[in-house]
Amino acid sequence: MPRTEEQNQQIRDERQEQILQAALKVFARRGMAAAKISDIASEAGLSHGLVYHYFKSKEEMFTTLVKKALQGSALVIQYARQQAGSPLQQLRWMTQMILQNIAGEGAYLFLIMIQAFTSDAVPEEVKQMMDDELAFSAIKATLPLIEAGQQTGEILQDDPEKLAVLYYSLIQGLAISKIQWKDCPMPDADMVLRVLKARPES
Amino acid sequence: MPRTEEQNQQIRDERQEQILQAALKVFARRGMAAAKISDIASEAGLSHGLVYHYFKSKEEMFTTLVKKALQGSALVIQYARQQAGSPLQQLRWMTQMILQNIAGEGAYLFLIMIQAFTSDAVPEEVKQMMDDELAFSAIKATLPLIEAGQQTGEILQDDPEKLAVLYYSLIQGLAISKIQWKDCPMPDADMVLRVLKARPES
DNA sequence: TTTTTCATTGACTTGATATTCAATCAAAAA
DNA sequence: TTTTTGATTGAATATCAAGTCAATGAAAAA
Repeated sequence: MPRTEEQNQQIRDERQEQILQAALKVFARRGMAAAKISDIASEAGLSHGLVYHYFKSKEEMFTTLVKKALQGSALVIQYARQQAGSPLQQLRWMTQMILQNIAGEGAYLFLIMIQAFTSDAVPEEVKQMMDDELAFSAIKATLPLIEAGQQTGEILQDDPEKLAVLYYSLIQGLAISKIQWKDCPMPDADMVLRVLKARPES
Repeated sequence: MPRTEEQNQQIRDERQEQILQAALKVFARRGMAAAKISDIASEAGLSHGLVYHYFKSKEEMFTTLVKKALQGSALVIQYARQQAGSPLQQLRWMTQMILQNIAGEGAYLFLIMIQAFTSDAVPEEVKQMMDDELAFSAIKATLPLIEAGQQTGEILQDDPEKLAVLYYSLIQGLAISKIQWKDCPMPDADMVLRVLKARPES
């Protein structure tokens, strides 16, 4: 008779991913509010009706992307803390991962996160997530790393929270710069870490 | 008979400013596309009809704000270059001005600029401005300052453009952080300038 | 008090887009 | 080839907000 359940599942997985990728680009470029379902559909190369076969609403799509971004950032920090080496070396590894990410398609996810953080025009569920502990989990999760680095003297003696804000501000800012100016000269990890290091070489 | 032309002019000036201030807040919080005229009107405490008495459209309002922001940033750089002292001292002065601005209402203007730079859902005229030389005028205008600082050895020997990107990324990032987290610990100017300095005094 | 001139209001029109759903299509097994 | 199932489509609907405009209000001079 028709396709097996297995085949259908595969089609569905592919379509869902295809739609999410398209939504990511469109949301990043136009913002959640200005993004039209028809934009997303045509970016994905299918009809707008099909989008609703896979997602309940525009809000659900956006929320899904925010969750993915949050998971991703949590993962990077987790891996960083599993790396061998001093706290500063772990931070360097993490920074390299992030910069590499920003250089590619990853910058879109940063824009989504920035929208989630700064815009009121975002689904209620996203606002909730941003208010909850999740919101600053990246900063919070990085604090132990910074504090450990201060112990070893590799990192500047200053309020760790302030340092974390400085660090993530720079990262976010770089993601934005990368998007506004495709060929902007990007710094390397050690350049970024100058805001944290006790005694930058050079 | 009725009011003098002078009186009317004053009323008009006040209203226009009042509406622009309201629009600034609403645009910053919700984004140009999601901002409703009725939001702006009620934020300003007047009817939506009146908004159209003063501005042709939502787009015109947004464009006006972007122009203001561009003028403002050009001014700060100009003033900085007129300050007494070494290039680094001029940069410090400029950074202090900017940080002070971000701490107050100024952060809203940064969000507007970020939207102007990164979003497609923006009036055509704004896109034009961003493409034209204006776009990176802040970076371009800062290059001479950085190069002069490299001459004196105060500033890191590296691609000046890369350094400028680093610096403005950090500034933009801080503006965002300030908005997402009202009480986030903010660094001082010297902390920010660590990304540029040849030898940070730790 | 009356008159004139604008600022101001809000009901109304218009256009756009999110969302729904009945109809169609396509693959595979019989 | 026929049948079945679920993916896929796009016309139709509902909603919502931008922008218009005729009517109102308020101040000041006569």
